[in-house]
Amino acid sequence: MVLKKRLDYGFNGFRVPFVPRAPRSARRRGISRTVAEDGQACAFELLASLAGKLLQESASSSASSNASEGNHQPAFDKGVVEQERQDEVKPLETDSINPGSSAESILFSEVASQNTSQKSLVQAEADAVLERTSVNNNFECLEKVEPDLKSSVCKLEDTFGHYSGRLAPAPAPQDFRESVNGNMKNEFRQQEAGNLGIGGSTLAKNYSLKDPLELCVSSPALVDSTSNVKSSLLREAIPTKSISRHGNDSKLGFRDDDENFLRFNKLSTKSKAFRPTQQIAHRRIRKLLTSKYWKTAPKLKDCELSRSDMGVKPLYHKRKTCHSFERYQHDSNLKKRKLLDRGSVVTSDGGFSSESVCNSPEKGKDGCNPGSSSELHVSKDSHVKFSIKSFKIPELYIEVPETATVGSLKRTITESVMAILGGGVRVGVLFHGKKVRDDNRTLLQTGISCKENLDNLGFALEPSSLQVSPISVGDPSSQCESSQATRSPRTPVPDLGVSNVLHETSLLTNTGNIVEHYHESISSQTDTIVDYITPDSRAIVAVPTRNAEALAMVPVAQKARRSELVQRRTRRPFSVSEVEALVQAVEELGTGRWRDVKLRAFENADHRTYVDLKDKWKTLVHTARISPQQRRGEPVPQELLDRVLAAHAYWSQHQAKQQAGNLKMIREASVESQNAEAIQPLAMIM
DNA sequence: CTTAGGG
DNA sequence: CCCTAAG
Repeated sequence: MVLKKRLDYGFNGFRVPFVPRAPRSARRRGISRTVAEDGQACAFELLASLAGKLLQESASSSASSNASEGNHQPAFDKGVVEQERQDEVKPLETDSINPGSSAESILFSEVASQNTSQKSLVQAEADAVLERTSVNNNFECLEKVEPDLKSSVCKLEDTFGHYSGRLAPAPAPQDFRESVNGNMKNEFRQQEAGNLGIGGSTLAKNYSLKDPLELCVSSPALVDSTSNVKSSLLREAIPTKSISRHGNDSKLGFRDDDENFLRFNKLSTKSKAFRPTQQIAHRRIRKLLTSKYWKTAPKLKDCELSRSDMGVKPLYHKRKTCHSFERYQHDSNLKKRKLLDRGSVVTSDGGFSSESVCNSPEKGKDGCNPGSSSELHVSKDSHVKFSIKSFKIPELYIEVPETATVGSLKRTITESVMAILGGGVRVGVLFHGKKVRDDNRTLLQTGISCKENLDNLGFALEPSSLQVSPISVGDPSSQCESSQATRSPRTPVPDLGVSNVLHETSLLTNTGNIVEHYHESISSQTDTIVDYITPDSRAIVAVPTRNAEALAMVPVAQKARRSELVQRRTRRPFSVSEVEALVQAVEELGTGRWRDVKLRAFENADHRTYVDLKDKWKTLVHTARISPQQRRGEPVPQELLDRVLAAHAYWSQHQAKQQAGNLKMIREASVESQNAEAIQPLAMIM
């Protein structure tokens, strides 16, 4: 797996230069922006990879540690990079100059590591570091930057452990952690060496950066064309200071633990060209995000960090900065979504391709044969024996602003993975590059005989279709060991490519929980195999095969059960302070400028949209009008309610009179108001 | 995207 | 809070 940084075309984005926002009317909207086309990327690649690695690791023997030092392929696989480039479809628009239009994305690509053959069950247990995998190269880099990265890994461990359990006994958490840590060390060392090494390879050069982060996230291909930005990028990569969120007078730095992530999902300034679709996509995505299926993901609290980092920045700047990534991501999702909407199947370029694996350095060693590492054992009793070293995992795209903290990045990744896992994963069987759909066929019938070269046999993790009715998804909470209490349904996960999932018709029709799916996929398809997947040959060998079928467009009946995926956002009653801020803002801005109100008083409260504010105002007015006995929830000070009434009355008239505001009106409002004081602010702004 | 309103 | 029509 590779953690690379994908920059937008022209890479001009992250650091959105501060551009004072012009009056709305003058604001130019719909500026086309460049959008990385990750629509084709399959987010589940990572997932699969992780799981695969896990499985693989669990089977790897002591060779594990050795392998990590010697055979481990460089994190930055050329092949992967190349493929990556291919994935990057042309931007829909060319506006690389548009500030803030780009965002960085970190993507994971699987680089199958195929070491070994000697497996010691015992060691396997200990080494079952699913993470070594996905996390290894990627996280280790981060680790260098942020030691506590491990915590994230641990979460992953748990999750994976859980999953690994499906194929084979999952190592005890302890073991996981230990081996994870151990591997991290080794691998990092190794990788670092490799990166800094003289290796005349472009890769080596490109990655011989000092900053680990940069090291990890830069993609050679991209770096070349954006070398000029590199330095700045580096600088920005790690926020240096943290300013109080309350820096701005009237702004409230509401906490937003549950929906911090929203920051990364929410879209704000989007290309006009995408507007319609985006909205839809966003909505859908949000629905997905709010889906209860993601509840198991851990909470994220990075918002505060990023928020504080931007605290000093001008209002608009901040806003833009905060959302550039979101938009970016959204755009990506949009694309993915678009394809789906079109009734197409979107799959990672390498979704079922063996290329990424083939291109891996190790591949070269093994002869670049995807299945070279898989072992086929023909037993006397005509059993097909083989080991699966890893699953092909859909790519997972993650985008975070440069200003995001490493911690937030970690959390993002963690959450993404967790969520994906929580969403359910299934295993698909590919034979000769073709997906074997008929679960009832015997291996023999399918052609998977003991005589067959298992190189032709491949497995791929398939996301449990989110489009499927909830019932078929199973309860994620049971999948993940998320100890998190109630977590916000708004996780970015889906955004990370869930929509990118390869929707297979058959998947959509399947029912039953993940576990069942799992069994169906494996058991029924290869009941013989099942017997051998366990104990000593738990490892899953990545035998990715180009699956034309998978890449083909397949109609998706996703619209159907969509509604069932929708879940309301978590309710977040307004606190008195929030109400006060709202009232204050409305008094000054009126009731028809919610966006401004939001910006003015809730800039940092990402979970409060202007619509929310508008709605709140609506209820406040109502509340103010009803008797105190009828009011519910946290009592709002009468004083505030009076102001609400006054402001409401005032602005109602003001609006009606069309800019006719004057002293006379103020007086009128004053009269209407039961509380003359409430008019003060109004008068001030007149 | 924002507003404005109904649900 | 959600959803949408409108702008």
